[in-house]
Amino acid sequence: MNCKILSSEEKIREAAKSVFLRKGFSGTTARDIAEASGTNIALTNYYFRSKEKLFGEIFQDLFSLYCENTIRIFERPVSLKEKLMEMIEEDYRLMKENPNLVLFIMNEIHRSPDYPLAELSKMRDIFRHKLSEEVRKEIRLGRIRDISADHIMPLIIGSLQFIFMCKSLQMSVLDMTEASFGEFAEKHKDYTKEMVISFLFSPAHEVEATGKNSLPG
Amino acid sequence: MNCKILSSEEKIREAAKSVFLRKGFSGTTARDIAEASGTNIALTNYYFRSKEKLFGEIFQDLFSLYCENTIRIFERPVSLKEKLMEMIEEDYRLMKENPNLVLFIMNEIHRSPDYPLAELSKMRDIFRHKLSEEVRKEIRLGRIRDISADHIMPLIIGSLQFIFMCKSLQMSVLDMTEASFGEFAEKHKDYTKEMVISFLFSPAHEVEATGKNSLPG
DNA sequence: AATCATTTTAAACAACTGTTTAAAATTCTT
DNA sequence: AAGAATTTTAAACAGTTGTTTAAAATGATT
Repeated sequence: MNCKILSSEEKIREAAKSVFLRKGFSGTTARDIAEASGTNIALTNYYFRSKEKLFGEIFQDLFSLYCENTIRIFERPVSLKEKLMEMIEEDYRLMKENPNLVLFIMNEIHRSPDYPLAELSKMRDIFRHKLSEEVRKEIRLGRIRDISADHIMPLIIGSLQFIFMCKSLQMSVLDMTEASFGEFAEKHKDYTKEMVISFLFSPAHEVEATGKNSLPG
Repeated sequence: MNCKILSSEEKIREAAKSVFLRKGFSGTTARDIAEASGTNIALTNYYFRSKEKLFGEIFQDLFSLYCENTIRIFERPVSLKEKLMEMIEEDYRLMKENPNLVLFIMNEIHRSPDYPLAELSKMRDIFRHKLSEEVRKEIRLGRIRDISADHIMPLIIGSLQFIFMCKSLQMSVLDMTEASFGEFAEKHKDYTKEMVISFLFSPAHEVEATGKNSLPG
């Protein structure tokens, strides 16, 4: 596929990325990486000093990949609705290519929550300010139901990312092959879009907007 | 809280459950369990023969716990709508009490997908037959939008279970405390219920039901 | 109280972990 | 082609891993 001549450093990095994604940090041994890269154990530490350092680089990259869509899309000057729909499409494409990216990331952040990640501040800014402001404006204009901005992203990407995190169980319970899971995921993406539209943008909310918020608490 | 006199076997099992839930199988050492239980390493193997056997028992229990709600609720003779709403409520309660149950289970099933689990066949039956039949009936009666049964559960529980799987990241990005995450989760549960109702049960689908299915593919 | 089985412990075990060493092979520079 | 710098390797390192051993402590039975 790609250029076939890779430096040892690149071979190790790619192999490590693949193994870490599959088995996580604590499930992966230095020898796993050496074997997968076709090199030996010492070379890993020659280039990356330690397993932890190598993991750190890769985790950074993969977290960037995870945030990429969000950051790019929310910088574009299009309507909120377009942004959300594009988020779903792009998120779907990302997970199709990296089926266990989300499970891996959530796991590792759970394992060490204080890991310093470059994109965190940018993500914070998007969620706490940009998106929040945009949502308030749309609500004011009556184009969207009354909803706290914090809940929008989980509602939108949650249901889609969820089926990839549950992929193994899902496939087992519904007797799926890789192919049929692929079809399932694409359909689910479309359902998710429909659901989000019907919930957030359906004119039904305008009725409620005149009365009280229908949420308890 | 509970009765304070536990046998060593119970102390070890409870400690192991707690540590496994937090750090997963490969992140947990026999010495972690010994320390957490206030006993020593040899006693773990005296009662459970091996780390893997101990983990097996606990994983079975926790997977049962995860399936419990679904199995119980889908045996009740109430309407589909009531079942789905109760699913969300019960699922929320379960995750409130075991915040990293889902992440743990998905992880371990991902690590060894062929693990023999007692509830799998029951879950298969529910999803592939009972729920499927019920959904078809509701669609025929025009009480629910036209949707494949396989997608209903992920749509319903996905968005809620998702925020617990992403808890660490969520808390970090939105600068949450445990308390504010709790509030957030409860609100999200309510949003999820609203969204599901508006998507599945809103009378809007009756318009579409006369025409073609709006889903591409 | 003596004998038994059961439970607990400290210490050791071999296998595996991440890492380092020092020598060999290779590439680059002159 | 000779020498220097870089890359690769095999072997070993100390520390940790899951597991076992064998002796001690405890409890039950007679």
